[in-house]
Amino acid sequence: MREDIHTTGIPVLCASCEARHRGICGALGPDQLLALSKSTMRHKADAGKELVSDSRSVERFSNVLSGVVKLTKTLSDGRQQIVGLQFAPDFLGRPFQAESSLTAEAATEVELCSFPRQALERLMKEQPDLEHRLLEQKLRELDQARDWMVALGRKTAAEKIASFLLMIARNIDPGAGPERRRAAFELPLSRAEIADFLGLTIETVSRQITRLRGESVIRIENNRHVIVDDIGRLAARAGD
Amino acid sequence: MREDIHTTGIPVLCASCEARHRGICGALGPDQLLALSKSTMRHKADAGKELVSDSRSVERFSNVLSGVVKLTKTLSDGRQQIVGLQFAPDFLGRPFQAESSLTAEAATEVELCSFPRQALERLMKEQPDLEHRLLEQKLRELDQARDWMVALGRKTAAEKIASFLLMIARNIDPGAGPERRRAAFELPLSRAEIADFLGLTIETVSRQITRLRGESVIRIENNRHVIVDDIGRLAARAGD
DNA sequence: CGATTATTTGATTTCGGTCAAAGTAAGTGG
DNA sequence: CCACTTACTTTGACCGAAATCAAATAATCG
Repeated sequence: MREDIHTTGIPVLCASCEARHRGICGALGPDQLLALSKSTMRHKADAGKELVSDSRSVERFSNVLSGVVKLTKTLSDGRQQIVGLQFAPDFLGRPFQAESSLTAEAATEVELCSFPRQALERLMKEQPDLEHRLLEQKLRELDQARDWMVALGRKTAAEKIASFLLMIARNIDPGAGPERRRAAFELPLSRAEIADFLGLTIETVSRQITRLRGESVIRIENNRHVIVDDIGRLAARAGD
Repeated sequence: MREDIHTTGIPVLCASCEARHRGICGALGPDQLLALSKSTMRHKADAGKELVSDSRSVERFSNVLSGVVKLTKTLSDGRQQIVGLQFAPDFLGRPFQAESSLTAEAATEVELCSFPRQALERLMKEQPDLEHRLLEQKLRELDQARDWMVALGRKTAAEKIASFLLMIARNIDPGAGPERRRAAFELPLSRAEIADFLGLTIETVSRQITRLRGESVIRIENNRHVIVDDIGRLAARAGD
């Protein structure tokens, strides 16, 4: 009984896994999970670890179980742009041949559950719902990418920073309901990385954060810990 | 025999259709094409015609048969950003509920082949390869969106214009093989639209185009017709 | 605790934006 | 066919937001 998702017969590792609830593994039945889990590897990576190299073809895909992964593109002269951030339980990987290359790197300490590309492709054939979930994940990534295109092309530095903090708050703060007044979280990116995400320089990022702090829209402790007392006030500065 | 794509038993409209060769309809057999063609509408739209409204939920999807469609996002104060351009035989539509809204508009005169959302969703269930094609289309759009994020965030105005002309040349100029020396095409966008695509102003777009013309990297006739004598020279200015 | 790295702050420059005007093209109706 | 309107594009002068250059301060780590 594929449709019936219980914990009976499910691999121990999968039992409490986010990817089985909101991620792509939700498409799989106990027997399929069991089959997949045979070629599955769960592992941690430290912040900064390169997960998917630009050049090398990728032979393993992953689910992000915790932490944040950044997807980066680099121009020949070294200019960088972060083109996506992935949070649990996102799927990490580009099935079929990509027409543009990118690097995936752990932005924070990251927990991954990885499996061979072949295993996924085999399962997709026998369980079309898996491909469906993958499509939905990629559609979500596309929506996000387009939202950031607006920020990159048309928002001011101040608006970019506000939008960024808002996005992080919504993704990281556990159980971030649609409308909640307060939020507090650990920034997953350094100032340099935020700059690479927003198409700014480190200095501009720093100045704008200082400005938000000066207007007490946010409070910051230890450089990385951000507290937003009134999300609405932050959202009002995001520009959309 | 689904795999065997002949013209026998195929609806007349589909027989010579690009979407059946490189688009999503390639996943369908004669019987399925016939079924789909019953609820299919082929129609033209003039440049400027709004195809998919921001607010209204979309009840029809389309294949682009000719022309160029632009996907736009607008901030509350009117600032606009074009987040995608679609050429034949791209699929136009966002299956399943979108988490971000956008407007689709004919950039040039456009020919579409549209069908009800329901018809597509029904067919996807009986023919998983259709969903597979859709996934591949959306992955391509995602790759493109990310390429433009790099341009928007990290390229100079001059590089943005060069990248844009290059992208148009590759998509519009019929039979644009990977490496060809010359290219000539009609710009599908006005200066204002190019500005909205590249996150620039009309004036900057105009000045950069003038500059490229001054350095005879491109020639322009009648404001819209562009001739590139040496694509390599243009590519050298794109920055990647 | 010293060394290294990350962040903030300040002074100055610059690229692209804004404002303004002139040049061009494309209709439209007399 | 031509004046006239309207919309689009180019060009110029000037301005300003963010970049660059430079230094100080704070955090992190062995």
